[in-house]
Order: sequence, then C-alpha cells, then structure tokens
Amino acid sequence: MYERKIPLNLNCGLDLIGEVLYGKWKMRLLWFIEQGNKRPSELQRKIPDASRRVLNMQLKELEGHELITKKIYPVVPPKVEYSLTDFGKTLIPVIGAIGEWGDMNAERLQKVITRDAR
Amino acid sequence: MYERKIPLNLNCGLDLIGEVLYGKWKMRLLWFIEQGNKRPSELQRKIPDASRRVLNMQLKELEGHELITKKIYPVVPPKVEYSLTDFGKTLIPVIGAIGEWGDMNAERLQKVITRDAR
DNA sequence: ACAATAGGGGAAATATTTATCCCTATGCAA
DNA sequence: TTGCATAGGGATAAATATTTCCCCTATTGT
Repeated sequence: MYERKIPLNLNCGLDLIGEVLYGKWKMRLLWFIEQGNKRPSELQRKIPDASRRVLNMQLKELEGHELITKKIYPVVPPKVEYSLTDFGKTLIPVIGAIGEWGDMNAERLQKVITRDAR
Repeated sequence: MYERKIPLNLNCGLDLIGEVLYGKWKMRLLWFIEQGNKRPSELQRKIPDASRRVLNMQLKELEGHELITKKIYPVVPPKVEYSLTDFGKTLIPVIGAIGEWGDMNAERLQKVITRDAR
C-alpha cells in the first residue's frame, strides 16, 4: 500500500479517530451509507467531486477499520453493497454532530473560508 | 500562502467544518487552548510531536477563521496568548464528542489501525 | 463484433500538507 | 560571553493524499 515514514500518533482519542476518519470523503461515505446508499455507483453519484478511485480506496480503508462491511453478489454485472457495522453505527451520531455544527454555522463559515481565498 | 488548484467544496456542513478543522493538529490546539494553555510554548509542549512551524501556521489559520484570537503583549521576551472566540467555544462540545468516541473505543481502534500497519 | 453496465485497480502525475533548517530579536542567568 | 527562553517566519525538502489515465472482468443486448 504505502510505507509510512512518520510514525503514527496514537496517544489520545483524537489521534485514534483521526486515523479512521481522515480522508477527504470518509465521513460523507459513512453518512451516505447510513442513509441507505449502499452501492458504489450510488455513492459516486452522491459525491461527484470525488474521483472514483479515491472512493474505492477510502471504502476499502473503512472496511479494514471495521466500520463498514462489503457484500459482493456473484452476479453479472457485478453488484456490491456496503453496510455499516455495529461499530460504524456508533460513529453516526458523532458525524451527525459535526455536520450539524457546520450546517448551523454555514453562513459564517462560508464567509471566513472564502475571505482569505486560500 | 498557497494557491489552491482544486476548488474547495463548500456544499454541506461537513465540507465547511472540514475546511476549518482539517489540519493534523487543529482540534488539539482548540482543545488545549480551551483548557487554559494559552501561550504558544505551552501548546508546543502539549503537542511535542508537531513541529513548531506547523503549529504556528495552524494557529494562524484558526485565527483567520475566527475560532481563536491572538493577543500580543509588547514585552520582551515576547508574550502571546491565544483565546477561543465565542464562535470557537461552540466547537468545543463537538470536539469533545469526537475525542470521547475515540477514547471509548481506544482499544479496538488501536487494533484495527495497527493491524494493517499502513 | 461491439457497446454498455458495474466494479475494480496499477502507475504516474499533481496537489497539499508537514517537517527541517536556518535566521531575526531581546533580556536574563550562569 | 555563551546559552537559553520567548515568538515568529522564509525557503526548501519530504511525506502524504488525491486525481488522472488507462486497463481488466464478464455478460447481455444490438
């Protein structure tokens, strides 16, 4: 995959959750899966700004971290469905809280983010 | 600073909060500032794994996003104190929830993260 | 024969983020 | 007088993340 040069920090809860939740699209993936968008193509439509490749990679990582499971139906054309694990489900309220704060403060955030153009 | 090539996504709450909270150390910075560690050197001691440079940069971004304020005392040697803004304070419960989930699931997270060595 | 569908992945190029190194300045203590 | 603490920043290198491009699977329909 990729050999890390800088050791992971796994000291506190924030470090740990960061390891499984960093990745530009991971929270959205979990969120949309929870909402019933189980198939890869659905997820890709929900998140059109992400490249297909990266969604696959992040899905695989989420699976490796036991937050989702992948079910492959042996049919043609292929059919795949992702679901949250029980573990993954416990993360939904947290993601909900995060998104809610963002929504509640959307205007102000828009302003401060676009101000310094970055 | 840095000229972005890929446009920002600012569609939903998750995008927005991501813009202000991504950055390896930002959540910890906010957290520690809230705990009363106001001076840069204190923060650096609290987060020894981060390079000094990056902490400064991320602090500056947090300031630009109106989550913290910076007070410079005109003394020598220099003294600087950061504080959360009212806006920043509203983020603390969210960060708390995130860290708490990480702490609660620390063992399991340790396991799944280190398993695939990355 | 060929396109369309649905899912996936290797390799290389880009983008972005962090780290490293070196330099500024002042006052105090050993 | 050297060293340390305090705060900060430029330049550059390295690490990591994401995107782009192209290819592969197998079947069904035209």
